[in-house]
Amino acid sequence: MSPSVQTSNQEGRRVTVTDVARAAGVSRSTVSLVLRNSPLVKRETRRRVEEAIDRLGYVYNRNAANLRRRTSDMVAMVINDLTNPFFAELAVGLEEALEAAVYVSLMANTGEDPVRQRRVMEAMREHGAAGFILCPAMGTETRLVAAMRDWNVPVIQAMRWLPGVGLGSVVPNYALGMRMAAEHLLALGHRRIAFLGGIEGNVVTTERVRGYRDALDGAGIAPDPSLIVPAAVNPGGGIEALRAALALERPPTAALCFSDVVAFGVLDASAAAGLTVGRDFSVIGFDDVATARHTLPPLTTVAVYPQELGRRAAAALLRRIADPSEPPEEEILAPSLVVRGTCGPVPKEA
Amino acid sequence: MSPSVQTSNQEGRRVTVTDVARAAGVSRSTVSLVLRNSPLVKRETRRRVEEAIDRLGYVYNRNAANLRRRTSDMVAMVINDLTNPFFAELAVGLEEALEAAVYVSLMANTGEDPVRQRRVMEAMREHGAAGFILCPAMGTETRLVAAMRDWNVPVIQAMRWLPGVGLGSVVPNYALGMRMAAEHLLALGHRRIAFLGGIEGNVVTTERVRGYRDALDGAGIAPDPSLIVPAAVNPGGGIEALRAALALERPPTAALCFSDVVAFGVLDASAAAGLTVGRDFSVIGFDDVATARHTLPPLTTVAVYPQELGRRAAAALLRRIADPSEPPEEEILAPSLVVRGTCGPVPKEA
DNA sequence: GCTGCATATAAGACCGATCCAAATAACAAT
DNA sequence: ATTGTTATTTGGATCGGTCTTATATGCAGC
Repeated sequence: MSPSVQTSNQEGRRVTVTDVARAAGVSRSTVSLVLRNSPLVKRETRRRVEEAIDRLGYVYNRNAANLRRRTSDMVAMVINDLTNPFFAELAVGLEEALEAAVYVSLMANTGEDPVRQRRVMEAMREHGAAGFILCPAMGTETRLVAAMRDWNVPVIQAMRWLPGVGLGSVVPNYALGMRMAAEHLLALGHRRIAFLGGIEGNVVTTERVRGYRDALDGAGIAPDPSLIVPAAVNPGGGIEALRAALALERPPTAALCFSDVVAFGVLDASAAAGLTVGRDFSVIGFDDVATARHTLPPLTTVAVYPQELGRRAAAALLRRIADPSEPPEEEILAPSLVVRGTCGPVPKEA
Repeated sequence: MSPSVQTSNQEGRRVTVTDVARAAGVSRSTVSLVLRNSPLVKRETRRRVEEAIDRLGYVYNRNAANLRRRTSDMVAMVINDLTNPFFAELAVGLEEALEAAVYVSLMANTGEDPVRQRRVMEAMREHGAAGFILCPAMGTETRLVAAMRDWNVPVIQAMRWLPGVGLGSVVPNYALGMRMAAEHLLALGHRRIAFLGGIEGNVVTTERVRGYRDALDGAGIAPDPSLIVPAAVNPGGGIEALRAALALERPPTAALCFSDVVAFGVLDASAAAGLTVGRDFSVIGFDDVATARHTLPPLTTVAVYPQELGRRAAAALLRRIADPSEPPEEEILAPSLVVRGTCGPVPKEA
């Protein structure tokens, strides 16, 4: 870029195609053709126009172009909680795929607030977003879905979803993941397995608990409701939940945690209770966040690859944008169990 | 929202002010006035227009309005690495403040890639972003700054900055933070203090090392270059760095870590080396990420409040947008030392 | 009834691009 | 030179709003 670029014409206004046209001695139409790399323009003319563009420091106005073309190259990402590394990774995957497809991302963090969620979605709609990636806030009313359908714009739900819906979605198979984790513990001989953390009523919790129940069921073990201890999804919740579980008449020998962050609390609380994790007590997390491999001992957990999921969700949205008539897809990605050091066989005398 | 909203007129096109005007029996101008809540329109007329808006399911087109008004309500956030919770929190603070000010956020994650950074910034510029929040990728050429100045659009650098620059910035006082941490160790009697992790040449590393050196200087301790061990900014880097430091002829009794994630590795490696952290060896992190309070023992660290910093950066940008003639500000926020359990007095025989 | 002055609404250009149809240039063939 | 064809270029309407400048209406005062 030369040091003498202008960026605004003599009247102090933005440089436009008209200015470029005048400078290059051609019409606006020709400049427009050059901008879009049309093969129609003669080589010499293109050169002159490009020279003028450089000299004047012209900047293409995508909004104006989108207005005229009735198109949009903006996608809306509505994320419940970027503070959670898990969703941050999702966002990274999304943005990466969108950027690669030459879309620009409008991003909003709702902080699990449905009111704010509604507000930002409306703003993004008014900006003409070509589609939405939605990670719905807890407590989102199902009315929103109906509204979205009226909006007549492609939506893909990622990671989470609103119950009973026809919008597209790309989500992990939470139930399967938890079942795999539970089966791992069952194979090690555990029979009293607790489920710690998660918020009752929440879809994701429901799914994970379902996987846990299915596994016990498959092993012919009668479910014990007292072993399911809902708690806040953070280390504090894990600490509380483990205390509650250990206080039971017949305490568990292993715990499936709603998520890794809950597991972190469970690890701390286990140590505090004098239990050596991996020997006296077994723990499995969920998510496989970056720090999971650095706990002591390293956390056995279920990986769901949020970044990859983000890329897939973006791809699904782009497909819907390209062809809105296709029915929405529901993509369910298989998780995998990552065995590290927090599980062991049932202790002899327990 | 009624179940019979249209969102597109009879020709299948977007509903516009013209459609609303026709339906309400008024002119486009009047509809426009209603949309902007002008006191000029008569109560009864406003009612009729609003009724038509509802009935037709009209959606305001902010891009068209911005085009005509030569304004923009979009702000560009260019973040180096959202995968890092520290920067994710920054993004959350930024977005929150921008949303509150009725701006919409264009977001891009550069993944520390200057080429991608350049590309997304150009795209955002073409979209007419009113301003930029930049968290520059490592290896950003200083030429970018010169270019940004030519772009003639407000920029605030957050958390990181390019050396020797006149763009605005809102950053933590890294040097002060590290000095406070070092002085804490000095007060506990430590004399051989290592600085672990960080990448040489990087501004942030330079600043943190400077704070460390200043503290030693103030205590009259001659610097020992072998105690400064650069390493990757992740737990693995911490593990390596601590091993290297402990292998020295006269090993340190305490370590300042470039960041919390480095400290996590250092904690693991300490335990592996048979050292009880807080008694045999002292460790201090930097950043105060959410998990810092859940290590064993809980990590003493320096808090820089990224979310609050994000809000301040957004505020600074909005001020510049409101009045671009004001010279750019350089805001430097004071960090604070959070004392938890990883530091103790110098062990007797060391 | 007429003037004066608000109050309320409307007409038409305009923001910065693209689209379409039509005009012109270039060049070969007659 | 004339015509036909193809290769380039252009004028002017248009996207969906807002702006500026009129115009219509209402009502007080004379």
